[in-house]
Amino acid sequence: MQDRRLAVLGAIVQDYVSTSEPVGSKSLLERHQLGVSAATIRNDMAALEEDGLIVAPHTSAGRIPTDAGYRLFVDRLLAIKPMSRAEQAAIAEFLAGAVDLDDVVDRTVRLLASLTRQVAVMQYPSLTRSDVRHIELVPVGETRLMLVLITTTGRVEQRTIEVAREAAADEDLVARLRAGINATATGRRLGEAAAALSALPDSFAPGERDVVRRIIGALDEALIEEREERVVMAGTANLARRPGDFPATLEPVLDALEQHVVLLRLLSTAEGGQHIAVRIGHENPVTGLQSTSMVTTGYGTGADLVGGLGVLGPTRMDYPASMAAVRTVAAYVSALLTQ
Amino acid sequence: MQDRRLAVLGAIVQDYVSTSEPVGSKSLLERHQLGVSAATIRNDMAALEEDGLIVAPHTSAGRIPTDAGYRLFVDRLLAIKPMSRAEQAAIAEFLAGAVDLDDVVDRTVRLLASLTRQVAVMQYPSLTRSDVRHIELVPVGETRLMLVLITTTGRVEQRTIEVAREAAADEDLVARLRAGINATATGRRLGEAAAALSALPDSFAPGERDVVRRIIGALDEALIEEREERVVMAGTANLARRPGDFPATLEPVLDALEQHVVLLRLLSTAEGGQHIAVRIGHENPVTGLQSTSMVTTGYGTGADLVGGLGVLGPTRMDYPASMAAVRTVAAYVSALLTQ
DNA sequence: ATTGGCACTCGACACCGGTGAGTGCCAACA
DNA sequence: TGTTGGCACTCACCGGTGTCGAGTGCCAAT
Repeated sequence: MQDRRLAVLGAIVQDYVSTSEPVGSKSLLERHQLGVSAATIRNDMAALEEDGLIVAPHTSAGRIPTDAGYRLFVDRLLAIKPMSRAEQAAIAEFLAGAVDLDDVVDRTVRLLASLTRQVAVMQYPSLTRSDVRHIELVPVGETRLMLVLITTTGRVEQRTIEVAREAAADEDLVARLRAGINATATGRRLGEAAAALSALPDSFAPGERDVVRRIIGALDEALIEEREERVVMAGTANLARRPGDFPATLEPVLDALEQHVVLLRLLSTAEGGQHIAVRIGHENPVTGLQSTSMVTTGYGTGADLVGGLGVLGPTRMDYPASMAAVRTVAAYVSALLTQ
Repeated sequence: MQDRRLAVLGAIVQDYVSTSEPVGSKSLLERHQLGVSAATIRNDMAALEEDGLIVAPHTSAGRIPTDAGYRLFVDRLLAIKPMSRAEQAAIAEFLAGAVDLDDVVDRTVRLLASLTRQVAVMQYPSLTRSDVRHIELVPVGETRLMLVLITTTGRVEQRTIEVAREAAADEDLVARLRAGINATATGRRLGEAAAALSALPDSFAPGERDVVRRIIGALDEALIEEREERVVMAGTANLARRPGDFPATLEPVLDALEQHVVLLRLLSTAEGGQHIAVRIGHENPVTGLQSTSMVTTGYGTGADLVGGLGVLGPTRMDYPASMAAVRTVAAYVSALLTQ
């Protein structure tokens, strides 16, 4: 009995996702083999409405799922359909063509957007959770040093530092500094590297310490500053594809998507290995996104998660398909970055 | 006489831009001092319609400008209103806070979007039109060299190259290569640098030439490849602000905006120093953007143009204001990059 | 607990007539 | 020849009305 009610909810979600029309007892009967009559279904629907899982947009219309209805659907009766061999092969092939990290990220979001026909977002590998591969120090111009930071995930960050004329020209000092920094930082997690480097100035001659401190300071910024977290997006046109998807205007949605900080917060809470997080409608803390759902997960190198990726669409989305796509793509991206 | 017709066209454009409603002879009379009667205006409007400058969306409605009408308006009777001191100061201050090139670009588009309440786009300083400031060569891992290219506009591009184990470990070779490359390339336009570098392998020992050639090849790619042109955008939410602005759906517009290659082509034709290019509706070669207008111009360092920037909005946009904002912002960005 | 039946609700759609903004045309005038 | 007032006409918009039908809730029977 309770089982059948769940089945009815599932059928409603399915039909509503595919037709975008409120679904009534009769059409439900036609499209599914539920083995009972329309009246019974009506009773079940009344009960589901009582429980706040579905609502009728107006008196003489069918029902549509509420956020809570989708939530129950996702939690209790959703089986992520694995993607076909052919799809997996296509994904792998497309991603394998990437030439550098920028390209990986770019291809990933475009791929995810076209697979799900929704908005795809991906966080760049987080600096704070990457390891230092190499740090380079290059004099540019007469009074500037350029700091180039390369992580094991392939990210490259650079920063220019104003220094005294003598310091930039002092090749020996720069070389010693470069060697010192790399000896200390290479192979470490960026946060640790920043901490370890704070002791470095002491190993230099008193007259040099000032310059060294400034450079370490700039490096600290690059190593730990939140500002450098980046997010990339594709498929915003998909938001406008079905006009009825969003109440009146999609301005608030586009607005929220432009606030990269907000997106990052949403992505960074999408942690936990294989786990795929689903945030449905009002479960979303961001005002402009409360008519949307997000399906996100983490990706990383080996066992370490270094960032999040996912898709965003109307609450009426195909959750099983979205979750499958997100999971599969995340797995391939992780594999690619691990190499 | 012909003068008055132009004045009538101007008044129609102005009213339509501010009210978004077709404008009729009577309301025109109320809002402007044209010094003639409604009947006269009607005659003029009939003539303007004859000339294809305005159309009536339906029989008993006012007229709205056609693309050709806007074009005439922009060409013949538009005076770009200079921005106020206060606005200029605000622009300068906001841009001056940028810490690096990424930040400059980011701030510029956000500023332009909020000034004009439209979509702002900006091309990164074009690699092919920048000068080489420095090229660095860094061994990373055991079989890879990382190439870092720094331009006078502040762009930093990097690329990793797989090389033979011996080459990556041969510090002396790498150092000579670095010196050779910089001696040849520094200070030159990137295109010239690529050409000049092609002779470099000859100055190395025969056994080394192979590695050198590979590295020069990768550098060539970085120096001249179109792929590396980038474009940044902000304010897409502004497209959805006034629902009537776009026919039915703005999907094609968002779609076109995601095709960065397309945008780049549009921006790169926006050349000619102080000149501000306006592309109105169907003048636009891109299908999805034929219900929009673009106002673009170039920016650069000193006399050299290195990229384009501009805004995009509905054909019914405030051209004088947009052009003023684009011109002013471009000037400040150029000044900033020239330092 | 399930089912068939039935009365009821109410949005969607079509139709209708009044209203008014706006037009085109014309005859008169400077 | 260009300008003006007048006038008849058009037609989108708006509110009201009526019909249709999908969908519901309830009830009595099984």
